[in-house]
Order: sequence, then structure tokens, then C-alpha cells
Amino acid sequence: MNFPPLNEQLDLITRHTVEIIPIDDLERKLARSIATKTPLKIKLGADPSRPDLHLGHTVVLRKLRDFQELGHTAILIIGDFTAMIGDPSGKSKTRPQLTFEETRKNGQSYLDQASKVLDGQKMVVRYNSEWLGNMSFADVIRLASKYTVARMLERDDFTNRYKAGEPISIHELLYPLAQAMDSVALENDVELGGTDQKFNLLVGRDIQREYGIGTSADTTPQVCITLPLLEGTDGVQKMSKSLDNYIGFNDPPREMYQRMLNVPDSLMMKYASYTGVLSPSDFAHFSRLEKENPREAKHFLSEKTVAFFHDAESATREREAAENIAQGGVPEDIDEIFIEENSVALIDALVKAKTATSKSDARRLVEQGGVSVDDEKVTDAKAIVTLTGSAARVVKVGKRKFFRLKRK
RNA sequence: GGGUAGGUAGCGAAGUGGUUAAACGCAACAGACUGUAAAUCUGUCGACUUCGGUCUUCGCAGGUUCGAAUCCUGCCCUGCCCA
Repeated sequence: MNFPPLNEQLDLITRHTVEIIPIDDLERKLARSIATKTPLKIKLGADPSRPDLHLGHTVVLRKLRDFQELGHTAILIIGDFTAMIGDPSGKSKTRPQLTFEETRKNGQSYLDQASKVLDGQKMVVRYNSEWLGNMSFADVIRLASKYTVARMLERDDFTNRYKAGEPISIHELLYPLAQAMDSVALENDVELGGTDQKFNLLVGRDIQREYGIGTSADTTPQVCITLPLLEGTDGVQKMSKSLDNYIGFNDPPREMYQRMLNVPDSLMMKYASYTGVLSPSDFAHFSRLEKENPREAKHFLSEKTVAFFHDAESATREREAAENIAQGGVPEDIDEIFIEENSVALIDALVKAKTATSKSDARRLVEQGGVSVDDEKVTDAKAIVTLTGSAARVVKVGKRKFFRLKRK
């Protein structure tokens, strides 16, 4: 296998990264790869307990794709073993434990989604239960002896919680080591992760060395590459499912487009450059627009995002729908709610359409003027909507939630 | 094992017998303004309601009291200190 020249590879690899630790080792590995015509093994860990990928994941997936395009081997580790045990982050106390079947199903789903960004055919997928599940307690102790508590507490997350007097479970301390064992098992050359993974990646490097990987004269343990974390649609916190500030790979076009439009302006550039949904020429176009006409730029980015995850047709359709809504119009394809009788209390309809969480919530919405039926604002919480014949009535809730009421 | 401080709504945090569904801040939601952005302002933010109220909630389970998030007992969980 022939690889592009070293400089060319370095150029692509370093783009959009935060840190490469250490860059010298990467150069050595690339040089050796070229000389021996052997692809490098690039590892990326995936959490199967959260199989819904979002825009935040594209940053790192795209980097993995860069490696694929250079001819290297992308390896996706599905952390099924760790997911079967439970929670690593401390934050989500109730992260569900997964069964074996669920981990496979989620792993497959993860792969399907990731294939939108990278070449799924060429990707190698491994489940970490394969090696972690076979470790004996003695093995675990041996592994644990390679690292000290003080070093483990260096991790920001742990330090902060420790200082704040918050609980840290022992198994959480073991997590970075478990992840490091993946690197030992794979003998990978590079590991990718968000900047929040820096510590874990470095532990992988140390532990590989402890287990004699990459210690011969012309090799080194894994190189750690960190990538920026993308803020979510709120513009402040990192994009995550639990904060509900994400744009998911599987979001339907309507939702995806609308959510993109809601992203604060200050983040547009970041989204545009890091998610990789724009081709170089699109990006150039976007950069120009961003200065001249932010509104247009945002629509352009939204359109391209939908086109990337769905198709150009949907993107154009959503663009039109968005303009339509902006002018007070109603999009075509909205949810339809069917009613048995020929009239319903508006409030019940809102609950049924899941646009309100409870009757009280619905009442509030109506009283605050957030609801209109067929373009007429309704502020009476007791309003009854009547349906004559097969005619539907369109209900608008807030600025952009719609549904159509129909007689069953 | 001993001591000590805690566990209040999505989060943070007041409240230590009675107008407390529970101050305040953040987040969220609606309205105005706008570019369905940001900023700002206003309102809302347990559930049900015939809008007068009713019911459920302050780690869990009991108890005292006319009345408890507030007092007592037991249990569970967490931090810190000592061993």
C-alpha cells in the first residue's frame, strides 16, 4: 500500500485538531508507515449506551475519515463491556445498564450513523467485552497497580469533584484504565477524542508502554489527538443528548433545519468549519455570507446540513418551509392528530399532540397567547375546537410547532 | 468503628411548627422586539379544576401535633474529620 507523502498527510491530520501529543511521535509513525507500507491503526471509542449520534460527534468522526482517506485503518471500539457495567461520568447517576443484545443493537446503530460521515465498509469494529470481559480479578489488580491515585486524580473531572466534596466511586477511577486496556488490546497507533478525553487518551499511552507496546526502538505508544468539543444549540454547554441541545444525525429534516436556524450566530462559523458538512467551495461561500448576511449564511448552512444527512431535495424543501413559516405560513407536512368526536377542548388537543406536557401547561400556553387555530389567536383556555366534516384545522403552538386536527 | 455536616422542584440554593406549592438565581416555556439569531423587556414555570378551589410534593418509613419541609424514632444515601 502506498501512502501520500509525509507532509501532505501531516497537513491533513493536524487540521482542525486541538492537540497532537506528541507530534514527533506522529511523524515517526507516519514515516514508518510509509516506509513499511503498513497502515496505521486509528482508534475511536464509542459509547453504545448513547447510540444517537449528533453534530458534536462529526468533529471526531470526520478526523477519522481523514485517516481513512489517507489509507489508514479506522477502528471503532464499541464500549459494550463498560456500558454493561454502568456509569462512568458521575453526572448521570441513572445511566442504564445494557444487556448484551442492546449493546449489539446500539453498536450497529452507531455504525450505521457514523457511516454517514466515514466509510463504513472500510471501518473495523471491535467490542471491548472481547478482551475486558476475559480479564480475571488478578488481571485487574495488575492493571490497577500500573497507575497511582494521585495521577488519576489529576484528571480535571476528578479533581473538581474531589475538591467539591462530591462522591467518586472506585469503578470510576478504573474507567480510564479500562479504556487504556482497549489500546493495549488493539495496539493502535493513534487514538482520537474530544478535548475532554485528553486525560483518558494519555492514560492509554502510558498503559500501552507499561504493557510493552510501542516500546521497541522504532515505535512509540499511541499518539493522542484531541479535537474541539462543539457547543450545543444553546451556544454555551457542550452538545449532548442529555442537555437536549443537540442536532442529531437522525433528526428529521424539518427538525434539523429548524434547530440549525436556532443556533446562536456566534457558533455558526464553528459549526461550519468543524462538522465538515460543507465542501471547500461551500465553505468559502459560507465565509463570505457570514460577514455580509448572517441570516442568509445560516440558511445556507442549515440547508447544507440537511443535505448532508438527508438529501438535497429535503434541504430545498425545508428551506422553503422555513421561509414559509417565517412569513406566518404553515408547513405542509405537519403532525396530524385525529379526534373521535366532532369537537375537542383545545387544551386536550395540545396535550394529545404532545405540544404541552400537561393540561396545566396547555392552559398556560393558551392564556399567554402562544396558541392559534387556523391563524387566529386563541386566549381562552376553555376554548373548544369544532371540526365540521373532513376539514382539518391547523393549530400553531409557540413560534414553530404545528399540528393538524382531523376528525377520525 | 467513632464524631460531625448534609439529602428541598430540571440544576444551584433559602426556609427550622401555621397566610409555604415552598424565597432567590440559572435553565426552560410563552409574549413583545428581531433575522424563527443575539441582547433587552414582560409573563409563566407540581397536578387537576365548574377558576371558587381541590389534591400530591421537601431522601425513605413510621410517630408527636388541631397543624410538620420544619419536632421525635428507625432506615437508606453523601461529604468531611478521627481511628
